[in-house]
Amino acid sequence: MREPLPADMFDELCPSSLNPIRFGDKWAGLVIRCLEGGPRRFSELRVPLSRVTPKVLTRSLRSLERDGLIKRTVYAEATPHVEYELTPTGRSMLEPMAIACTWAEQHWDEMLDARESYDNAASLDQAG
Amino acid sequence: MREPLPADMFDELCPSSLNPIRFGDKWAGLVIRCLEGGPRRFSELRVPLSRVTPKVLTRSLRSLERDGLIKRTVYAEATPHVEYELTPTGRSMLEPMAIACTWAEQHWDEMLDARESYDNAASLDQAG
DNA sequence: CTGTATCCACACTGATACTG
DNA sequence: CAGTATCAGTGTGGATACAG
Repeated sequence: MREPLPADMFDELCPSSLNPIRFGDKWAGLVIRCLEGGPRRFSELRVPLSRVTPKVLTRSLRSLERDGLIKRTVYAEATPHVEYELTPTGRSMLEPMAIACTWAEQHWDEMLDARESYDNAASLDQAG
Repeated sequence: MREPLPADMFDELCPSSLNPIRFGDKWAGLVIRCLEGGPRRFSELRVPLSRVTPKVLTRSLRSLERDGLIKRTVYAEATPHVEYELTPTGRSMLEPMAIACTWAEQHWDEMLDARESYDNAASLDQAG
């Protein structure tokens, strides 16, 4: 046990952008979950993502589109609108993400407690 | 199908820092995987994480310690050293992370392809 | 050995206002 | 309706040097 860690352990596997537990930008996870139930229009996404400004939401959507995780379709009709939907690749991400969500929900409380303890200890260090 | 998305869908579940697929900072995932095999010293971690400056690695380690995912132990001996190891909470994260890693490995190529297509299309738009 | 200090660059986010 | 433009704040990461 405790063999040395190879220096190139993650060189190929993990370019800096491929930390798999740190996928996408701040809102990517929520965007994907919002599209879980089927195609959504931009204005529909803005409801659950009301804290996200349109500029930021647009960028997040474009980034996911760029990576082939969602498909953007423009309907140039009398009342023009745009629909976003998960691609098969994007849909394949739902399961690992749900697992990560479950983990986060189960451990969120203890992480908050740990933070509080850590911060309190730091305060005491400063004081004393 | 296609019911409206509730506006408060993620208010409680996902404060901005609790996007579960975007855990920790840039290097958190790799740090955790480096600790999978047991306790490691700071200098040992620096080998596989050679691209990370000590300042950034320290910050990442402190952040994980703050959240109770790793434990930091100082040995104040003749040759002082520090060991980091996963807590039970930290270890519980290995499985969801491994699943996310598997997904990323399986879909990394197609995501790169999608990016290339997307960028090429954008270039053509500019040109023509 | 295990970090800190300093300076810098830039990406990300956000608020507000505006447009085809 | 579906975005863009602009400006600004902040954090996050990186290079380099230094310290207990």
